[in-house]
Amino acid sequence: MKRPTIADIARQAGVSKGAVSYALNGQPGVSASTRARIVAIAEEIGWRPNSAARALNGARADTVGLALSRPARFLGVEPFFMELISGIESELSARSYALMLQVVPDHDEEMAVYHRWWGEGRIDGAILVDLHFADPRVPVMETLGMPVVVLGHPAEAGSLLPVWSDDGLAIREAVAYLTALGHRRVARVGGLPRLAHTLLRDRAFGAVCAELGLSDPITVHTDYTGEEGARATRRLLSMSPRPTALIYDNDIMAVAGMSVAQEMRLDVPADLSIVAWDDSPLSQVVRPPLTALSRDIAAYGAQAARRLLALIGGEEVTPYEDKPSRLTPRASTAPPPAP
Amino acid sequence: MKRPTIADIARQAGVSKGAVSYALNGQPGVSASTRARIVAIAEEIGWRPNSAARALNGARADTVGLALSRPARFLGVEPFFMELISGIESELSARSYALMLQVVPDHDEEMAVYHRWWGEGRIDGAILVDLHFADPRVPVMETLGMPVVVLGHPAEAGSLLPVWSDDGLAIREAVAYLTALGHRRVARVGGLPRLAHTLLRDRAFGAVCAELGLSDPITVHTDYTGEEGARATRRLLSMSPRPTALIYDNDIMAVAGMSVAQEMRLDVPADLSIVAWDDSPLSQVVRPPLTALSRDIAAYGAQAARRLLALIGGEEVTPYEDKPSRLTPRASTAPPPAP
DNA sequence: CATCACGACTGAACCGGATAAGTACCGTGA
DNA sequence: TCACGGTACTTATCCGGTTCAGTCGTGATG
Repeated sequence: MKRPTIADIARQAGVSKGAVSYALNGQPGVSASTRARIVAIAEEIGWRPNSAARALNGARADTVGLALSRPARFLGVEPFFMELISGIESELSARSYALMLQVVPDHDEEMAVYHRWWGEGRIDGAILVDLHFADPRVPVMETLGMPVVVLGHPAEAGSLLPVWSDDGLAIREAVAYLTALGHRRVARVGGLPRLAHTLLRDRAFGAVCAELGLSDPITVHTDYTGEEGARATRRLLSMSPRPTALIYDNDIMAVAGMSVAQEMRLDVPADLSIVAWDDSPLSQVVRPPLTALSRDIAAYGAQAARRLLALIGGEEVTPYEDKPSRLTPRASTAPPPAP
Repeated sequence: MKRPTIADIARQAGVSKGAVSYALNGQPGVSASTRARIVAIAEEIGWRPNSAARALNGARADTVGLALSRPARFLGVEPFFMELISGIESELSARSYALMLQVVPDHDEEMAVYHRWWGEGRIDGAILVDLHFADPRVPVMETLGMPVVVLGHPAEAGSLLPVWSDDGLAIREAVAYLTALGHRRVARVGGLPRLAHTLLRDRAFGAVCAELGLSDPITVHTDYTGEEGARATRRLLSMSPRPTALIYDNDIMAVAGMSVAQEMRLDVPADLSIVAWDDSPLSQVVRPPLTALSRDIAAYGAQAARRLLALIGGEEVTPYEDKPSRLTPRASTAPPPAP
């Protein structure tokens, strides 16, 4: 019950292994009739090229790697990742590329996994996510010499190819909008503070609040889960004077936060305005629907995948700046209550 | 800048390729001192075994395949999949197995992908999801001779290893609970009708309604998205007399449905009770929190992965029946309005 | 008619490891 | 002192493809 090999085909067709290889790969060097005969035999006995043997000759693995340093259970919790992966997949599957996925506990393990996959010839490239400031993974990946796309700011990407969007503009838009509505006390529920984009958002938030003359802007950091979003909201709403508007770094926390507000007998949007970053179906489905900073995460992932494939193909590739999230006003924002 | 091979190590150490191979694999046949020297050199020049070369000698790929016949963008929409994948991942990553993921348009393509991966020696086994009745994929997988775990009812799994749970019991519990509250008109918003588990739920729903003497039970089928869930809800709530309770096949639709009810000026739970299947953080976060049929999807995925790994390891493996979803009553269910 | 070009194919090396079979060397016991 | 057994290797072969350098026969050309 062994798998058929080109040697089997060669024997049946009465030609050499080399001829079979040429025939099956569309290379010149075999007559049309012989080629047809070989192809027919291959078809009949159900032959498939052994990728290991191919890879041994330096072929592509037709696979892209994604190792995530997050607890495995967070995968299902964070809509961002799922959307990102589905966007990456949509691009990869169109080109018959597969995605190698592994969840690892930390950065060291992540590097070890990439090192192994690359060293073993299992992947042709990788996508680096959750970029930190002075991320130690960047120099490691650089020395590997593997094609890598980084989701994050170019300043932190080293010589790797960055794919990013300017979160500063988005947060500026959100704060300006809230200010125009009359809000003076705006607070932010941010994500993991060690991630570069969290800090970039923090800074931009601080800057725009200062510009617009808002009272000291507060940012609370969380791990993106609903639970921490709820806890952060409770803390912020217990302050005095309490903020009249909250901006959340993802929609899960925004929904959880709104729930807390309602539990505290605050009306959204009459007593409290809420803005969510990332606009999933969830944001539109809750009552009231959430004003959101929308972006097409799947398209973002698809762009990253497309650039990685180009990089793997040896093309010249330029950094890609996605358009910033745009504000989609819905019913969760309104002028603040009269003082 | 070539990758180092055992030949390089052999040259540096002044021994043969064979000796290096023995040394690095912990095989007897080399002295402790030579082994130490070889290992040190391997370490120093950053050698990694080329998996292609290893695979050529019949080694494991340490990878499990998952091809999904769904539009790629649905991945991010359906929390079930993300949770399932995160559960599978948690088990795989503990054993340093990777997951090969590819989204494909249809079953033919799915089979082609598995055929290729298996034929090419890229995966050691696979997990089959979204089982249909008389699923054509089952016989195909059987002839492949690859270790496969099927998420679905044993009756439909053929000789493949089933991992399943009894949805009938769960729906029975939900309907009994609603009946005890006083509901007589209960409708169901189900998933894709071609999936085996949808039909099993349909049947169980019909059976239990008949037993409890409820008026003709209606089931509407959808594609699991919030949009279709909303549309189905609109249709059901426009009927006369209108149902007093709705059971949804996932939480996304339940939330969307509740939103529709509120839009139609119906109070949940005073005018309409809502039960969701699958209990994500989402269910707890909306107002009112949803009564749900909870199950631990991640644990389910982990079980499937564990059995698959055992199967790959050549162990005797028995089918696994997960415990049924249990009803978690929350504020979205109450006695029906007085007639 | 000798030469040449070309198409069609063969044979063998090669990729990077695993492994069976063979060999050199050492110490040991009879 | 010599056969014996074991250790510590080496050599050669294999896995399943790809690819390069030839070989052979045919028809065209000068």
